[in-house]
Amino acid sequence: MNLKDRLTQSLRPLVGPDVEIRWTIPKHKRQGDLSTNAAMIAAGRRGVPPRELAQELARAIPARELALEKVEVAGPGFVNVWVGAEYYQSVVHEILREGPAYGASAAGGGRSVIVEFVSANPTGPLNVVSARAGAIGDSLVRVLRKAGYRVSAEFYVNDSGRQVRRLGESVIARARGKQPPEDGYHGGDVIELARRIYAGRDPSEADDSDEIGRLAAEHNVERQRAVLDRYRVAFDRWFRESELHEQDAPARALEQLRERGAIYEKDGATWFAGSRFGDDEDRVVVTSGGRPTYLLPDLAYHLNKAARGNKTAIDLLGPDHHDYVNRMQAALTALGHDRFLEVLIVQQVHLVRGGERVKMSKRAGKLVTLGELLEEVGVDVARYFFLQRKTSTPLEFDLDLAREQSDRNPVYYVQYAHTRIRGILRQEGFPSPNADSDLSPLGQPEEIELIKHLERFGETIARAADTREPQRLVGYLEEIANRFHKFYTAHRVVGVEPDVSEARGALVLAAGIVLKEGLNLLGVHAPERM
RNA sequence: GCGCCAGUAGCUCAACCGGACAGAGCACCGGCCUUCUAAGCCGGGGGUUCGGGGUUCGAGUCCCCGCUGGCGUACCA
Repeated sequence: MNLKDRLTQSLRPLVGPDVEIRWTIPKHKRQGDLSTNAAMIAAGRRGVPPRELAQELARAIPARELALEKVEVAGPGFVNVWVGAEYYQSVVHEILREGPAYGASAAGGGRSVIVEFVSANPTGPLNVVSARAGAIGDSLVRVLRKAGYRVSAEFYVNDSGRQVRRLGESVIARARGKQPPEDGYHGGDVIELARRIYAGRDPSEADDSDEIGRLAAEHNVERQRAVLDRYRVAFDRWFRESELHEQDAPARALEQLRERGAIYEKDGATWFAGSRFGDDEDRVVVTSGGRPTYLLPDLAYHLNKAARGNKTAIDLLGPDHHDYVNRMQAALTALGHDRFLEVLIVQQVHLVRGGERVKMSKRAGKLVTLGELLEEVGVDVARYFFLQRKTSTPLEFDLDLAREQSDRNPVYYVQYAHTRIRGILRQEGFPSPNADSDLSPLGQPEEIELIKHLERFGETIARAADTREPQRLVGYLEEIANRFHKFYTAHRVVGVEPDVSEARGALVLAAGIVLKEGLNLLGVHAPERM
């Protein structure tokens, strides 16, 4: 049992079973190493003065047994605890014993989660919003896995429908040296697509735009897959919409809605009564022209996810799909799958160069692609920048800053800490630290501060998983790097007394494990040298 | 009009599911390299957390009303 649990255990009888006892690290050192507000919460319910109860709690903590230095009541009724160095030494041992597995937990309880992200249309290259979604989605998957969820990552390929035919029409036009139709795709990539598809083929034959569209879409999927691979974003499955149509799944989804009485006819169209299940208004699911709208295949897809045994589906959607959320939730609710779907809206990305926003136009095909972005700033910088901000807030991506290899660029701050760690461990002539090293020489403030934050790795991951906010790891790692740099500046590892040297070496090793594993959760490399 | 997201230092953002004096980075000023990489460290100035109410022992955080900005509001995907 860890320290927090043992502290909690000692207070439980005094505050009762229904008060949550949380231990936080206070902002100020004079408030101790750990602090709880349990007395204030419990006092309110029991009608006793908070400080009085806090005094009782403080007395109930077996300070000597837990090797605590001090227990104190402060402020309106906080109980503050000062932890002895031996405890922090044991944390370093634990990290060294567990290695890269350190920080893993069972917080997710093995719950099956399917995370769908990027899911860009196969009509062209990936843009910067897809880039952001890719970084966030992939890191979220890694974080969820580390926190004990069973996770599968999925890319939904919209390989059916009118956009594919439009792509086909555009390719055919380009092959014949003409401009694509007004509502077609005007990007330069279509010209190259045409060249490849029509290699050894006569462009003047009357081609089927559906067939050419499918071919072109497959090419695009392969390119998307290749660039995502370079971006270190991996999917367990690329799920094709056409698969659903082959199984008649959209029609069956419609039948299920009909059986629930959620379908009616009006004005020659077929409607889903979403307003009865939480949507703002009812929606057309089959047009008066007899065409199903996208809601049906998408609903079928989500039913498919549920049928595969997933308990939760997390969708990362672009800002243009805002409106879609309510109707999908309503449709799932109608079929008994409320609380199945969680939607994260990945907000817009604005590229900034020379202090001004880079203008992008989808119609003219003038978009900065993921491939170009990686070319310009590299994978580590791109992923790190996208993971700095909350998913739900718009992001300014400063290309000049991203290209800059200087201290202004925050990526290097964290990577540099890891580099310094490897630098120390490369040195010869000092005792090689290991999981059995005697750590009793550790006790300097910079050492303790570092360990204190290393210990928070697991709870940070668990919380990032629970809130679906992988960017929490970024702030955490910057904090670790900061503590390490301070330690590095204040103390030498090599060339001091052997016992101190070995103990500090063990701490450095432990910090390296956490930094590398943390960066790995972000999909960012931890370099040996810079 | 309605919905979603946001409004915190000059700029970009934090603040651990309400906690003790709101913190970092950048920018600006000043220090620290004979020794494990100075892409680092130390110090300095900087704030009515958009405004107004409410709940609470306690609110940047929760609720209500405004204001400002972004996005979305199709028998398109």
